[in-house]
Amino acid sequence: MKNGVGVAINRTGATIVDIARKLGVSAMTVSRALRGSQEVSDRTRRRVLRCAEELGYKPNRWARSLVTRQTSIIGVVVPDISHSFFAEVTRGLEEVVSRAGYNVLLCDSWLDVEKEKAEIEMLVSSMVDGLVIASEQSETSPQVFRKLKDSKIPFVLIDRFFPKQSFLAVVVDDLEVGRLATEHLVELGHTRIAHIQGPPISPASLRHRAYLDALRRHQIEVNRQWVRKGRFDIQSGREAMFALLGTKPRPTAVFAGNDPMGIGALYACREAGLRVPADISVVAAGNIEGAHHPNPFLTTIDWPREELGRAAGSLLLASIQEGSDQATDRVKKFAPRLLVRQSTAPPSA
Amino acid sequence: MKNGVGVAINRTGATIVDIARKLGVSAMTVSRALRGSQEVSDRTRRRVLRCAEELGYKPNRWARSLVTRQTSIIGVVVPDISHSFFAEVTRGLEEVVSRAGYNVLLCDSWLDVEKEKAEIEMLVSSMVDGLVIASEQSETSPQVFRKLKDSKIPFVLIDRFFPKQSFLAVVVDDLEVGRLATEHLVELGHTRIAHIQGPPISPASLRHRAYLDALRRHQIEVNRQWVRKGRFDIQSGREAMFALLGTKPRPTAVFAGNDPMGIGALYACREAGLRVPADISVVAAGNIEGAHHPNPFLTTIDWPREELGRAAGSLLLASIQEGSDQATDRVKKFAPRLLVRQSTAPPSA
DNA sequence: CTGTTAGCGCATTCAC
DNA sequence: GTGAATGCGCTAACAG
Repeated sequence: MKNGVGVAINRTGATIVDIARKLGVSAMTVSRALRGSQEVSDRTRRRVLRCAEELGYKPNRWARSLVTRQTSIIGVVVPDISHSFFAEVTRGLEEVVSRAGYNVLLCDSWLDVEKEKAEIEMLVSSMVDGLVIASEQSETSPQVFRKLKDSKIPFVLIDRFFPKQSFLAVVVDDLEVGRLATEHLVELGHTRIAHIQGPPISPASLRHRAYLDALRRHQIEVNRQWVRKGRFDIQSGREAMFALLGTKPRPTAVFAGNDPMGIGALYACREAGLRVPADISVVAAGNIEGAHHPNPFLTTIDWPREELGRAAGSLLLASIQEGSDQATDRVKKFAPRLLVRQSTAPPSA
Repeated sequence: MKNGVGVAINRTGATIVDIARKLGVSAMTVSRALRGSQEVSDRTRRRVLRCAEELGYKPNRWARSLVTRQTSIIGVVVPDISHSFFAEVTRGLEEVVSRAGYNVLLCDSWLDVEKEKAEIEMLVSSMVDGLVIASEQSETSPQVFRKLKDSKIPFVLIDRFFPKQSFLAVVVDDLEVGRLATEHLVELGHTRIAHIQGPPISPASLRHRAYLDALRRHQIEVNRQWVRKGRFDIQSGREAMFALLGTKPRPTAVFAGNDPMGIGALYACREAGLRVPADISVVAAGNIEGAHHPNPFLTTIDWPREELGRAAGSLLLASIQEGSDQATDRVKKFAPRLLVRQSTAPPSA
């Protein structure tokens, strides 16, 4: 009963109409003033702002979205937010887009391509202004993204490269990752070098390809038995390592496609009674934060993560501002670096 | 020109009106059919569903929100999504709420209480259906949440306890955390036990209190010099440890309030030329995934994280369904457990 | 500089 | 079972 000007009760909050009535102006004027339009006199604007303050007015962003067709929301889809890589990327992304007035609607696909598709659809029909996706779709299945591109909603792929497609993307130079890891082992003097390969997404494939290239470049035997497939998790790394330990001759060094698989490999070695790096060397990739990091501390390849997220945010914002057509197709690639720790050494024999 | 029934061009997508016109029924009937209302004949419903499919109709959730006053969005505020604890909690949370048809709007406060306040306000004015918050507000400053409670928007606090308040919350039993850590050192035979305390949020305070309680219970000297304050990060843990190493006599064991500070403490020991655990023992809390985990591998206290997130989600959903008034004030508390690894041992002397 | 008209897409309320 | 009228809160387009 404080304000006797007829502000309706039982309302969620004050609206521009409430302010307009109280001030005896039109709703349109209030709307303009609130958005800082130049078409309003300073005096009116001040009155409006003051009244809004008093009434505790908060704009209803969804009502606004309904007419402007913009939501100020960025949809983000990751396979696993609890994986430190995606968590850090998301943080960098959130930093950049929130600074620009956008919010992040986060979806975790749990590595499930179908769930991922559903989430992308949901985000599109939620009219997000842009999308950032780390996809689990096989690199040979760019259909989802071709369709998405048709929808004209700007989107940026993270850590994924689709051959022959021109999507906006922010990636790590995975050929360099594979090269660094493999050549590190070569330089230590290894010649029996195995590889635990990841699932059919570009980081795994490119690292594998670089592994093969590096061996060939150094005229080292490529033994098919020494390439095993994993799923980028600890368990599959462990299994792959056991398989590798069963080959004859046995490799003296292993390049695991990512850190979890590298950790799994270390576990397998320990269980098999082998010392790392005395008996066998292991290098991985990702420099993930791993509580399960066993001893020895894993030699790995590192690359920036928050920085990668920020780059994705910037690229997306640029694409949104340019308008959906302009958006020059671009891929931003980050360089990895080798982190030599304790799981690699020259071959013993 | 495929459909000659006058579907407007230049539209974002088909609307219920489009479907209605095409079928010669009212928009209302379409709306009902789409939502599976029982008040529509089977035949009509089928026709509507089929037509919606053909037109690629997607409901506009914001238009719906405008009238239902529900958004199907859960706002989440964390101090640092790249911290594995919050990342894992968020994952568990997302799992539960997404299954119930909600989406997560994620905000990272970067440990900044002002940014946090702004984000909460933003989420409230975005009419989220509920909030989950891991706050950096000092435990003596529950004002933000008292206000939030007045707003009748259901919210759940994570990993934070505000004395004398009755907010919904999901927490770790931090007194038990402190007890486990301290008694582990006591049982190893230590009597000169130091503590590196965290910032003024409940996990830090409760662990500190439990540390004091445990010492008193075992009639061990409480030396004020042996309690130092940190900020829950590596750097402050390192500094605090240096300070502790400068005291005389020097403690033989340290309980670091969380893992980053514990890791910082290990760094300090190494830099000071001390061996852990031979010269000094370190126990921490959190079992974080830490790439920077130095050797020796940190003995710490562990607790469930995704599970904690799921509990927060369930609690929030229940609160949303009960209606804002009913919401019984409840706190769900999880038990921690000790993980003995390599950074603790009996005192050498 | 300000106001009027119209409508974004949907659901509530009440008729029939 | 179905429909018409009405409004959620806001802004675009145009008129003054």
